[in-house]
Amino acid sequence: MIKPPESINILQNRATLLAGKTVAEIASMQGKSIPENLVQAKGWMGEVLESALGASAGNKAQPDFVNLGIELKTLPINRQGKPLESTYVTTLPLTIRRTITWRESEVYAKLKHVLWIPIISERNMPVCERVIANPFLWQLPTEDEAILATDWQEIIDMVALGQITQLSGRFGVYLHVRPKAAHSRCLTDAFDNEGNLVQTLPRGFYLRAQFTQKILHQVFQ
DNA sequence: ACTTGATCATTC
DNA sequence: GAATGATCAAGT
Repeated sequence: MIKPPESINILQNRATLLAGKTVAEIASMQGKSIPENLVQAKGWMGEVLESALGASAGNKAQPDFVNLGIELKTLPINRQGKPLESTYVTTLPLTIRRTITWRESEVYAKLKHVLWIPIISERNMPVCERVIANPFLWQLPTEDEAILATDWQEIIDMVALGQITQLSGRFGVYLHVRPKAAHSRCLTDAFDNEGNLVQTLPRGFYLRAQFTQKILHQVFQ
């Protein structure tokens, strides 16, 4: 296991070295075996890249490179450079007891500074043949932050008002909420609109593919 | 084709 | 169950 990067430059250099490598090469460097497909290994790509770059947060609710405040995100793209999936950000808090501001939120902490690792990974492409594109460090632009903050506020307001039954993936321009659980029978605590404790499906914040596509366009033109 | 909802592995 | 890592698959 590689040491956590001590500076942004070291992280940047490590990431740049991965560009153009196949998933087979990266996995081999980490001594990991490659699954046939990702059906039963959905987080595998992220785990391989974490170990290749020395991410250290483990399963803590913190950015992957804790000392640098940088979050690592793999991004599956097709050959045309289009994101194939939304990007998971973090869990939606459902038992808020005090007012939180956008800048205090976990969403902001994770999206403020991100190392994006696009991976050419079409569905019919064997995992081992998938290729790392150009990783890039990205800081949340002010214009994007304004939209994310609005989306986040709308969602958080619904939670605070106990409107979880109305919450769905249809809200939010760039940031939205979807189930985040092992299965649809999973339950967690929340409040209804009268403040009573109820049980509901756990949700998470996700970035819409439309947004990550815009990021790619801005970075690579 | 794209979006929304459902699901899988692992660790603690 | 809840956090990490996401992608699968049904619905529109």
